[in-house]
Amino acid sequence: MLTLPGVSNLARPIEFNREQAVANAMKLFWKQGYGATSLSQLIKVLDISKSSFYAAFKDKRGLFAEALELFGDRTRGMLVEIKSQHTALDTIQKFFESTLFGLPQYQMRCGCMMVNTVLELSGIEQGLCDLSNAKLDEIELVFEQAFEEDLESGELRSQHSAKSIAQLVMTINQGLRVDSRKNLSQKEIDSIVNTAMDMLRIALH
Amino acid sequence: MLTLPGVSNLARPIEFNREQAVANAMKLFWKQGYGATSLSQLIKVLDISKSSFYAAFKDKRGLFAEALELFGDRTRGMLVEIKSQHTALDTIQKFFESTLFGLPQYQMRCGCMMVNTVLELSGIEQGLCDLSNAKLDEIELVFEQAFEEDLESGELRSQHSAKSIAQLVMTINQGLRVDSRKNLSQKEIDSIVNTAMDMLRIALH
DNA sequence: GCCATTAAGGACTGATCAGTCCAGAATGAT
DNA sequence: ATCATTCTGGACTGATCAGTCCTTAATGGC
Repeated sequence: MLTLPGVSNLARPIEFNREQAVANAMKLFWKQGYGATSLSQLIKVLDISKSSFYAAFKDKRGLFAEALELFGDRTRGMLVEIKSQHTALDTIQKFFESTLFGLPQYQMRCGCMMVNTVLELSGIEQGLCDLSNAKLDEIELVFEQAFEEDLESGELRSQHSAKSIAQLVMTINQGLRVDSRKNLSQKEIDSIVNTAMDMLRIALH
Repeated sequence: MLTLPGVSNLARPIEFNREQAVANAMKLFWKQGYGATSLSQLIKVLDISKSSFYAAFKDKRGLFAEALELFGDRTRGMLVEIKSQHTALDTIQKFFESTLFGLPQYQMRCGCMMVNTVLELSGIEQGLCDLSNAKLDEIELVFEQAFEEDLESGELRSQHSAKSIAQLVMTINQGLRVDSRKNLSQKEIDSIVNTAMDMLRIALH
């Protein structure tokens, strides 16, 4: 009978919590990026040994990919949850507010891990970039569905397609992630969000 | 009599073209970022020796700072030139188009060096980030002046201040720089620019 | 107690990094 | 021809990097 890793009934059990480890790695990668995060920092934060690290995640790139997936899934989950309770435009606003202001202080100015990754690694590590792009597309799709519904119900009107509007919202979203890493005060960022939402509301009736 | 560097009248003259060297470094840093660009790549592109490099620029950080200034100044120059011939909204559109599409192929998907720098180095190399922020503020100020003029002349109307509108435009601008490093086709990016300009035109009468 | 499995820790490799330093060649005004 | 200056190229340092490997200890069902 084959013994799968971690499933054997005759061995020292795996001690560290894989999910927690990936979540901790995510926070570090999110703040510092791929290149600026060293293995020694990682094994310190994950609180496992170098050997266990390579056994569990193959290599640094593998862990980054998992962390990126987790970040994308969490972000998308948050967005879907908000969308289930609000109109398209309110969903956007709530999403902006909760991702920009509703975070613990220490990860308030980290932007978006996927956006950060695209900028850091495009042309350098295409695989991780493609993964980021795919995750960003998942987010965009939720926006598109929200607008699709509100355009059909007549809640919103526009000469542009739901997809076009969603693409613009994603662009504004990405711009806000840059803002969040700039020297702006929270008040200024909030003001930009408000201006953007005003424009969208006017432009979409 | 003091002999200033490069001014001495009794020595082998400085051979390499400093301006050209900084311009070449700028292109490399623009594409690859700070961390991913090594000294050996730099001296290859600048076509000078390691010794001359350190004599001329002090260190990698010094050259990056100069390259960043050059990028910011060129970008601002381009924007000011456009603004002298167009209304605020047309200035925005022309600026987007020329910076996104009016470049040689090899630097078409590099985004904006200042935006890239803010995302890569915030929290890691604050000095270079502050420089990027300052340069971005210079761009934003030109936008603000353009809107200020058009709001005063009645060409545009809005309940928002010129500064607020300029901040939003900067946010959209930053978002577009991210788009330009994503897997989007030129056509898609063009479509986003058009949607954004439509929204702005509607929202500003 | 036995033993398969997984853990930890550290030594180690080979590469690359930024930056220093020096010796020797080129330059050109005097 | 002299000589201050600037050039080049390469040797060198010391650090850090990701990743491999090996020994030893811990675990727990049998």
